[in-house]
Amino acid sequence: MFSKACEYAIRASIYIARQSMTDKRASLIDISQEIASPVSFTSKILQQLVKAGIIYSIRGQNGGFGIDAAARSTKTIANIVTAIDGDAIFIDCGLGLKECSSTQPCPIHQKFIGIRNELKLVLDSTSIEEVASGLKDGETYLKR
Amino acid sequence: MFSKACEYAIRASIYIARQSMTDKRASLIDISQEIASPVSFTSKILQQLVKAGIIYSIRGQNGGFGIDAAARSTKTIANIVTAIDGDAIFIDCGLGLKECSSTQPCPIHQKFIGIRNELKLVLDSTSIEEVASGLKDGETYLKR
DNA sequence: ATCAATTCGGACAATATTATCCGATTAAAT
DNA sequence: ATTTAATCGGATAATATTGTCCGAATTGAT
Ligand code: SF4
Ligand code: SF4
Repeated sequence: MFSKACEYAIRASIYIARQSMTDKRASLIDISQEIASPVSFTSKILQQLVKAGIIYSIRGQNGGFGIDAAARSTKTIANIVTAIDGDAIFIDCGLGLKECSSTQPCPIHQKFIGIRNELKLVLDSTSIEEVASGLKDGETYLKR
Repeated sequence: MFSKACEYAIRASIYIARQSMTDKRASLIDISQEIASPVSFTSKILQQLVKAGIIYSIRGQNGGFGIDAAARSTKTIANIVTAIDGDAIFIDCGLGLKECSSTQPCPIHQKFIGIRNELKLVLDSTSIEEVASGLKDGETYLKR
């Protein structure tokens, strides 16, 4: 459904949020350890998230990554997905047919659009904080 | 959502079905022309569909591909997806988190499982024939 | 029997995605 | 100032996906 990069981005964001909630900063090493992802690749992805304004980074000693309280509650899983994978999954026809023409749609168009919209709705309405605080003692859930 | 190969497979199956419904056989050249896909790549995909028992092929002059009436009505879009992409999309957690544990699920588990199940339901309950016959004069819908 | 039209199968090539490496930069601690 | 711990950014490599090529096999038509 999502790219590997996007999955790492989601997992990393959740871990970083959990750390930030207790004012701890997350280092790249910690993050890739906790979410079971390749270190250098994760680095690139975190940079993208920083550029997208979803997380922040601080360089130098005692640096690391964090998500401030505002971003935790306003940024959603959908924001992460869009930042990494773009919005194709929210827009493209799943069947790979020609772009949706609502004037003469294919037979399963209504069902399909329904699923796509529901997916968007769920990801749009799920803040990073919501997922992070719901995962009580479950860091292991962030691994594969 | 699906791989390119899978999208071609779906489009090709629909076109072949439409041809078979009027007892015409579809050649590789015709198919890739009609669904706007690379010829040789499409060839590989059609071979997979043949092996999966979704379409049949006949070699030699006046050969080509077809889908018999039984397969048209019993084989579903889900069958095509599974044949080409496997069933990861029906099974894996979309967030890329650890495999779903219903004992201690993540906060959005219920919503997510709902979407996944609905997707499976739709694709499972949509026969190739249903889509093919719904696309009346819309071959162009099979292109990109 | 030969030819032409077709699928099949294997090897190969191009591209995209995933992943690694390393020097540059930044900032705190000593 | 120097050292140390960290992110940043660019080049490179490995792998997966997508796409091409071509000869072999099959079948119908001449
Ligand atoms: S009409 Fe059918 S093929 Fe087109 S976007 Fe909608 S579901 Fe996809
Ligand atoms: S519990 Fe959450 S993370 Fe796990 S499979 Fe369900 S939706 Fe995905």
